[in-house]
Amino acid sequence: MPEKRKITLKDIARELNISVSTASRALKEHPDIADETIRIVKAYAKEHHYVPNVLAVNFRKNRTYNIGLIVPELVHHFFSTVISGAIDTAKKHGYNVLVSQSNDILDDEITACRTMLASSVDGLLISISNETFEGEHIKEFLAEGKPVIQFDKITDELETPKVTVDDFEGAYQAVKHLIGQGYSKIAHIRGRKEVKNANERAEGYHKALEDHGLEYSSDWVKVCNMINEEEGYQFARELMESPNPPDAIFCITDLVALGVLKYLKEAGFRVPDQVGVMGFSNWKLAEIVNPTLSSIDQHGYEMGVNAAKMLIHNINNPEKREEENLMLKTNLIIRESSNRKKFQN
Amino acid sequence: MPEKRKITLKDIARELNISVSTASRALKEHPDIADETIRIVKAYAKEHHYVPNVLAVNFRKNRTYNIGLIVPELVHHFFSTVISGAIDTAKKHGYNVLVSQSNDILDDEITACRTMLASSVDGLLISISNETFEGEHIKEFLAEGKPVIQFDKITDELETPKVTVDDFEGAYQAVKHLIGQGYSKIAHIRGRKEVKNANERAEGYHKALEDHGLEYSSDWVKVCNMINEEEGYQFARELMESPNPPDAIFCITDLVALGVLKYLKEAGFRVPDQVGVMGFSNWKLAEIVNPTLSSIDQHGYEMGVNAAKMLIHNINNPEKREEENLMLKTNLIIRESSNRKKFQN
DNA sequence: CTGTTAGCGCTTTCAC
DNA sequence: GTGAAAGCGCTAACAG
Repeated sequence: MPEKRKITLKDIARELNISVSTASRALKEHPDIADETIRIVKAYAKEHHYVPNVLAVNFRKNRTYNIGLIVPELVHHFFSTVISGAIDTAKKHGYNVLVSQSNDILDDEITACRTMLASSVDGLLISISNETFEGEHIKEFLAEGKPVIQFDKITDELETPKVTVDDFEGAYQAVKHLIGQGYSKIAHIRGRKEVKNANERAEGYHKALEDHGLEYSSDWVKVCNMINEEEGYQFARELMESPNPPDAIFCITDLVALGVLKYLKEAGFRVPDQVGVMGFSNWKLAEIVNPTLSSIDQHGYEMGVNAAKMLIHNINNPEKREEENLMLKTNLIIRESSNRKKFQN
Repeated sequence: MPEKRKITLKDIARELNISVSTASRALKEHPDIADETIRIVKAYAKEHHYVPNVLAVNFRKNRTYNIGLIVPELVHHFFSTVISGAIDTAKKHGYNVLVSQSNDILDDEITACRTMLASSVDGLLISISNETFEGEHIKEFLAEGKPVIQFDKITDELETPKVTVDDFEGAYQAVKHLIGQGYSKIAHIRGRKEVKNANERAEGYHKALEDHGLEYSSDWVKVCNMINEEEGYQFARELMESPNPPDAIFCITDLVALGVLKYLKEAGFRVPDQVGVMGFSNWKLAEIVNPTLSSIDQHGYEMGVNAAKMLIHNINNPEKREEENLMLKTNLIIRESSNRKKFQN
């Protein structure tokens, strides 16, 4: 393995009997420099595999071309989709992405932010943890003039552009669809009240019931804490064993719906005939379960793409930064679990 | 938002009437420096929120405390598990992780490597694409003295430590289990012949048949190209419609097994009574499908942890680098799809 | 114990 | 067109 010492501008300058500054400018095709000089320098650089020392350039320019990306969980279909979109986009613009996860723990998120700030990313993409409200650690970025974009799980406490999915509308469409399928006693297993998405979805649910003049009962709304399969199972049992059981359950997320389906199957309820089930997020699992699960697609990849685009725009244009929020449309995916009337939508 | 200009060592030195080097050393509690000086400097630094300029430090030390991580696919349960382990470990050691994906396309992998090399990561963790054989782009890291660790999908063309799972043994155990369940005509839907893992698994399959004196037929071995659900479906059909159909199918991965299950269900075969099915990788979906899928757990998180540990060790100890490979044990997970005798193992 | 000095590799005025 | 020189912020060898 030939330990090739890297050559520097100085080496080029010395060998070619020019100054370092001329060499530097020649490589950038600076208009001042004679074409001939440019040619010669470039040729020499190429021949000797000159590669600028990025560390030096970054230092000089006070830029790293790295952006930070923090999500609650990495092993998560939706978030990995977002990350994928963000990385692909960043790459296209010459940026690398530093990825970290908070595990939905505030302290971990703070640590992750600090490390990223310390390692001098040029900007930050973040989907906050369930425990984040003030977000002082995120304000540190803004204080240093580094742009931040929030996505998916956001807080209005922070004045940054946000990329979200239209949770309200998604939930509304989901419930409207259930109503269209003839369900009339629709329950909702929702997320924590401190979490914005959860509230939006709950409101969409409400509005849909209201607009269609359907019965609403607070007994039919269950609040998840962990948002996992077990909770779905438990709440489904509570709902179905109650004196006034619902005939459809709209879940905050597919994982919860999975638990619901499991309970319904065990308890002998027929899905979708007796009980309709809707998830949210359209994970891979929705296609795999039996019966397949109707859900709302959140276009994670596009979310990643758009968030990264906005961030990079704001990094590159400190003067006219994009301040607008972006709300992506959702997509209703009808599968077996809610398709009682058996026709394709 | 107070635009706080960052203070530098120079500022501290000037204000405290000491030299920059003294300030620098005091902050590091250099033994040469008087306790009193250290106290004063630290106090001042703290009061004025001194933060060292990482870009300058990196430049000086020629280190970034960033490591690169390249996988074929990000939206992939196994790989995201590995990434999660690697990131958590890196964080613990003060490193950040730059993540990128190759989409199993050689050119993308080369680009990803180049960008990472250019952005001066201190080392690289990589699981190569299906199209990578020589890996010249990876050798560029080694040529610059930057350590590389390969994991999961590896090639022996590159002289780097490797962290893998014992594919041979995993496959052997899987097939042995099938045999123990009374299956005797066991087919294998395998991966490409150029891919090492695929070969290891195929050999484990062979060896298990051989050791138990079971019939082997090349008709029972199908070679996947895309390794997806559709191929599983198609090959299952081919196998079951052939003159001498198998009574069990061992699949290169859970996704393929999913297609197999789907075909078997449609064609009316009872699983596991008539036909046993084994996957590999133990994705989330294995617990979700119906019947649940027996599989081999590859301990992705541990793989990430170990690979990151090795890399960081090798970055920090250029003199005595770890050269050994690490092969993690797999775990047989028995679920419904192969559990014909209905007892727990 | 502390200061002086040199320098990492590059960019960018400012001269000529 | 080109060069000289300064400096980004920090570290470390050397000197005292």
